[in-house]
Amino acid sequence: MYRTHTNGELRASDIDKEVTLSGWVQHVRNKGFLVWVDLRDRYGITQLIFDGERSPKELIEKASHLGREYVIQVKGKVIERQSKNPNIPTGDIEILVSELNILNESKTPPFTIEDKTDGGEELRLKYRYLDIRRNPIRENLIFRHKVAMAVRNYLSNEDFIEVETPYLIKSTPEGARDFVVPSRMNKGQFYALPQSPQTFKQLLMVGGMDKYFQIVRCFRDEDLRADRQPEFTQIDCEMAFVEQEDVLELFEGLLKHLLAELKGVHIEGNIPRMTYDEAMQKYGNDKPDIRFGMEFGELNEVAQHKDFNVFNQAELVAGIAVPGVNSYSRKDIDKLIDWVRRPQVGAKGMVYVRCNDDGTFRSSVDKFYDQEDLAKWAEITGAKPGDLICVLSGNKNEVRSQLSALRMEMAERLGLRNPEEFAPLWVIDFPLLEWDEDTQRYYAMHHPFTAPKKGQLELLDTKPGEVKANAYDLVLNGNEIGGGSIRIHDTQMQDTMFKHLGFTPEEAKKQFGFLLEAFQYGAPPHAGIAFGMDRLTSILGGEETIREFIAFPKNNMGRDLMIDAPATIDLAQLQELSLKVDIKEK
RNA sequence: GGUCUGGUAGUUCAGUUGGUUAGAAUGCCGCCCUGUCACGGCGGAGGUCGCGAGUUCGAGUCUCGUCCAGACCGCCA
Repeated sequence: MYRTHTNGELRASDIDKEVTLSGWVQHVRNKGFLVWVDLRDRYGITQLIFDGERSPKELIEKASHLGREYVIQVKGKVIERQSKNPNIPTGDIEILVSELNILNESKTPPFTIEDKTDGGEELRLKYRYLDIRRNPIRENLIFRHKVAMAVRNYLSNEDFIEVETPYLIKSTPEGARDFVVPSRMNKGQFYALPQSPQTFKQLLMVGGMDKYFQIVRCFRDEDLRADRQPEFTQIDCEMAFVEQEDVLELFEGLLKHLLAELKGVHIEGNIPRMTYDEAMQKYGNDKPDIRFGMEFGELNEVAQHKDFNVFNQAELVAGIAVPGVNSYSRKDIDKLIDWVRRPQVGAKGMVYVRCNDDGTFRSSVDKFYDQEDLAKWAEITGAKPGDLICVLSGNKNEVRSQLSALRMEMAERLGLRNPEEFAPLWVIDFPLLEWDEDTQRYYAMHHPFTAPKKGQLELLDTKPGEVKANAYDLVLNGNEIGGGSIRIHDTQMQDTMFKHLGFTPEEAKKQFGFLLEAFQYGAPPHAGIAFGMDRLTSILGGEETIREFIAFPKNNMGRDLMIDAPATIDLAQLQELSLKVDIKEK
């Protein structure tokens, strides 16, 4: 038997017990006559003691030469410590060791296995198995397990059935780039890895599975970010015989359940709802962070028709009142203007108004606007004395996205994005279609199976960009954590949609014939939603990067630094797959 | 595809207008230490300054290229 107890288990009540413990050597403290070894496992740390008076000399010698991360087994007696350590649960006791077995030696690890490691990101990914020995990563993985368990419990209690869907499926041109997998038996043909089990879950509804969910890996061959991995996990759900209201209620219940179970946070009442149009107007963003204010004020009416041409020519003039920063010096503001002018933000400039503590205003455009004008600006943006109003102007969509970036930046600087505060929000009534400049056509904003809102079908022919969909996103602290829609369950409607998306009937049949066919056999009305589990877990866990919650993540080039993937394959493998590699040199 | 930041000891970093033998902390090794728990003290080893070319009497430092890493924009139905 390797162990009778874990290293987080023993207490003062266990004193005098003979125990066997196993684990990793965290640290050796050699005081000459006394040698202490911190023995670590998943459960905690227990201090071992080798004592000149009570232990044989050879044992002390052996103990003093243990290296970090050696795997050892010890037998000994639980004794009371002479000086206790209140910082750890096992701090009242130590083990007087009588037998020490080295189960495995270890090279000195390239970084310290401590909460605050000295290891950089790259090293930690390369030696991820060592990183996982650290408390923060281990706790994150355990936290993720708890999220998954809470999801399964909640949905299972609501009669949802977890069904597995295939990973080797068919490529579709819509949406993200597919990862493809060559087929050996079907030469020249490829599977695609699913971006989501979308069509399968709809087919499960046709199959009468009523309430389906799956915690499922999905794949998208797009560039990575701190919160985006090429393979990621979704909590994928679909229900039949439901309306939008049913879905929103059930899944806001899920979020509330998770917040209560995992964070002890209880959300009173319903999660607020906001239309897409309102979100764009007030926050310039379809996933607004509503933990703080700084809502946009549209200033066209009060700022135009003066002599300031920049504003007069703008489609939109909008500002936000940044609380409490009228103390920004000219230099601070110049820096902020540089910040909004960076290509990543892209504003051409910024007008500011200092709201003085005495109620007067001082702006960068005093030449064109008097105190009365500026007072109107303050009223519209909700600025109070002490605030700084930042105003951007230009193309409507650009101003909104720039001002949104500024709003987030200022919230970050002012510490308004408290990770322990949770502000969920439903964003509803998304547009059905989205215009793409590059290809000069409309694309489905959500996906091509999303149903338009009732009575809007006629608009499809005249003003397709204005058609609203029965689509909804669940937003948490400025992050889209889930999204879904009412699906089209009617073949004719689906045909109409494909037509507007520029699919010929032949293309539609080739891509989605199986679904269209299935819809002819009694498809029930259905709807669904999917949550990004990595992101949801990281937000609940209070961290920014989802990598911290993934056991073996990829770096931002999509590489696994530990196993060094992707990699080339043998010529024989290529030939078997009827593939030729042809890399074009620049 | 683009913008920005970085690459110096095992690790995290400092390194001035280009100028002697490239430093610190930590880790590692050795010795000392009877209550440590971020132990302490003394000593030691440890460097292709990412790689390549160029400018120069002289390059960690300047220039160009390249590779790697990170953040962001595009992209992500």
